[in-house]
Amino acid sequence: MTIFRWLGYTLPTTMDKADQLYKMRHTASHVLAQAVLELFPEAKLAIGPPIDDGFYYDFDLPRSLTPEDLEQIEKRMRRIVKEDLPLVRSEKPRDDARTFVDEKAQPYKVELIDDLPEGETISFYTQGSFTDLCRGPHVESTGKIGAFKLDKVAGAYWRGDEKRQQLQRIYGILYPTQGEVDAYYERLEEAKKRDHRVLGKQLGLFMNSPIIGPGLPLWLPKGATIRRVLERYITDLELDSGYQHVYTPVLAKPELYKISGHWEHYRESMFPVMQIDSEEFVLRPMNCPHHIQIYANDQHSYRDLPVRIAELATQYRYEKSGELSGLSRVRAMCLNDAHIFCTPEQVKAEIKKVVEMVQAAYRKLGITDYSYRLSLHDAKNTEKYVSKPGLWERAENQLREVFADLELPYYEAPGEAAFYGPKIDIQLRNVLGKEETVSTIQVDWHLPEQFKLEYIGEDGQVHQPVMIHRGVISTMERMVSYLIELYAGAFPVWLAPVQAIVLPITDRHTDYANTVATQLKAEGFRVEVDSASERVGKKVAAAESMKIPYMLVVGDRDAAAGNVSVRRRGQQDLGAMPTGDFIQLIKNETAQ
RNA sequence: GCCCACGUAGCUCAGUGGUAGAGCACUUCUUUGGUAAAGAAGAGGUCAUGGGUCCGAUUCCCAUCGUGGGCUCCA
Repeated sequence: MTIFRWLGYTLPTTMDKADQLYKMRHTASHVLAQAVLELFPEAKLAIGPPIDDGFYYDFDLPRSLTPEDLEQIEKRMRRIVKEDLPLVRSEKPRDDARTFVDEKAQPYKVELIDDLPEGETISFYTQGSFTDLCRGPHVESTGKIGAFKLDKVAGAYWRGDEKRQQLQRIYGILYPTQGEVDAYYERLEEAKKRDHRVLGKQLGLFMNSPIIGPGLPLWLPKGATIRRVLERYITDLELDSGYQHVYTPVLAKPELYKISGHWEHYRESMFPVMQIDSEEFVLRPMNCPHHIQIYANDQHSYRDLPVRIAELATQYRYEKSGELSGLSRVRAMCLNDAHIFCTPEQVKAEIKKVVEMVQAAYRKLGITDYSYRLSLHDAKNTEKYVSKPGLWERAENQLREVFADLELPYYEAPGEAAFYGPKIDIQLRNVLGKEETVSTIQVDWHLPEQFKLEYIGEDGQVHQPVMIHRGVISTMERMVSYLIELYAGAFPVWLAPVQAIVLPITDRHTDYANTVATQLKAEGFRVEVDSASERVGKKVAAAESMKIPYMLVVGDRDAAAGNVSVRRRGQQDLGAMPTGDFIQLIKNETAQ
């Protein structure tokens, strides 16, 4: 998996400890800690690992750091680098180690030592007057850490636990040479240009309004067009694959979620109860209970299974304000959702079909860079997960078998399951390198039991079906945000909000331009005419910046011959052709 | 939600303790020009909102709202 794949760069996400870059970054974090300690002698040190692109160190400090502090710290670091202090490793018995850090008034280090397993070697690294608890390895001296720049300060919880002390984390960027550090910032600038929030504004795809609320995006006509095209595509694919599409309301009584378990395990992600007369309602955070009601509306024979109920379903989740981001993390989202009700014997085959549907959809969408994650439960976390030990193992093993059968590479992620069952998550990285779950397939033995779902088996007895929850192209919000970045706004013709724009050369060609547009619209294409009294050069520039796939320049020559002069986005003039030929060309392109 | 930063015209951004500027976009006029931006004029801002300090605040302070980067969480 790479971060800046679209820009032609490859960066390691996991560095080898023996790696020189790992050592440089690790040593740099020690240099940072030394510098901070010199400027703030009362600083308490937490941890400071190397990461992609650089390093960080967490500190507990008496006051908030300012950007000016960062400059001072960086200056101090450069002095330490100049001094070229050798790093010396030493080992101490546990008691000595504990006393040592305790005397230095470093409570976080004491906690770290106390948590080290029995028998573990406890090592320290010393440079000049600074010594830090550390496993290593490091470069030989502080002069050998390469080129770096302190990047930013951020809050971070001690041990990643939001209930514990919040620390100040200083991030640094580090590469062997200054040129590579500069290149990092250039990549960041480039990535920003294809950030879906930037392009969403520039291309008029979506907006937010402060008086509507954060995390509640509005789809503008062009963005709505992309969404509609996707929705039609996936709906047709599902109808062809034996799914039945339904519509269900976004509200429900809390009772529904008390039965499902959302009330107990998912409530902090739900908007609070609204009360009217003597009744209570909540906005749904998921659609499964609604679809379950539809399944339960009829009696089912094993002959009917699997029943596949699908919906482009809007759901509402209360995400913490700081978690919201553009279109990729929102509070109102429309999920390409479906629930498959099947017999235990059918589960594996159904999951395979879903995986294949995901693969087909990704091929169509041009998504090639993704990985499979098997998201498992954490038996210790009873707050997050329903407690049904046998069912978890059964479902998790079924998913492992599917991976084995399909020979798909995957990795396991404990603690990432849904509260009711394990998931196959399909992970993508956005343009800034942030990993996101997009498609997901979940096996669920829990909800059928909670809602006492049944079917009549071949034996005439009542049996309980298994549920598969799945989102193939994810939420419209997240998928579109991803596609904007994947294509840098230059969508393939079938997805482009405007597929062609007709550019009359002078005002007297506007009528002919409208005729051409009408012909294309009659064939079902999305076409606009730029009838401004401007030069073609300017109209071409405008169309290019809106990333419209085809520009059709029309003047006297074209009008006389019934032609259009075709220009393809990002290319030069492709020459004139009869309008009918162009229609055939664009038809061929969108038919794939 | 927490930590830090930011919020100036429709957009991108300058700027200042003495009530504001550029480019693009917009409107009008001239131009009718064959593939990435013709010329001129004009209009457009309670400097996010609400308090406070000050003779005077867009500028300094506080709060609120929003945005961005982290943390936590997640489709």
